[in-house]
Amino acid sequence: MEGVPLGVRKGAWTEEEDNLLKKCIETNGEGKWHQVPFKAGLNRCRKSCRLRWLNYLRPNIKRGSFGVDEVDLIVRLHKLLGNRWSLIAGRLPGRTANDVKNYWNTHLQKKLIPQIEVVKVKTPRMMETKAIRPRPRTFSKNLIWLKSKTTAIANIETRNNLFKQLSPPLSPPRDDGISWWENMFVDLEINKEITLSIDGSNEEKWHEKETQGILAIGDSSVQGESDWNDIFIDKMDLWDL
DNA sequence: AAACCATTCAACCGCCGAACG
DNA sequence: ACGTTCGGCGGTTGAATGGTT
Repeated sequence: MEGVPLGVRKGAWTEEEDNLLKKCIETNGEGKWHQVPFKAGLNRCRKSCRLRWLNYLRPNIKRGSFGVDEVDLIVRLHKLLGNRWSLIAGRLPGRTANDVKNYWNTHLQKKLIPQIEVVKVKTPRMMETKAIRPRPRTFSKNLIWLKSKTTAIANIETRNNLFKQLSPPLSPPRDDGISWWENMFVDLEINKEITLSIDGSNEEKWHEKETQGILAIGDSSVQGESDWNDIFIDKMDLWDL
């Protein structure tokens, strides 16, 4: 267990504490959280300081209720990623992981879980939703496509050829911000088909590969103000090597 | 007006992986 | 190789607030 120094203040932050923390980070920048309480003259633990800054004091934090498009995005991303709140929040400018998590727990979970239950009763196994659970944060050095460039390129070429055979040309992306995601889900299904037809691997294997491939990239940009555009551009670049 | 209940959300806790000595 | 420290994450808690009886 990580030791929290005795006598450290807990609970709600006062305006004075907020000002001290803000000043400290404005002068010293983010990071080095273990030094922040000392530098700011705060009787708080590093985690408390970090959390207060990230969830409340940081500039450009959007407060207030979530918009329809934001909610839509949360639902879609949650379907894809599961409870990866920091990743989901990275797609919502000005929203924090804590905000998204709270919103999900208070507003969406109640609404969506009953629907999911109904769907489960009605539909067979093939319709089940599987959230991709990435092994987060870093690339694995053992990833095949990092180990062997030639193998990866060969696989991609095979995929591209099969892709042409299997699928009609995709309709051009619309700019409404939603269909973009719909297309992505479609792509995942197509990729799944292709992968299965290439090596005959089972569903679990596919999820494992897809998860490591896509989401290791996603997680690599989580720190700070992550930009998900980069993630998916990276992903596309990968397949277009 | 008061008591009770439900909801919201800021903050804490424990765990994990990376970095470093 | 191992132990320690740090940053970061998701799950959970509980105080504050709002609504209902």
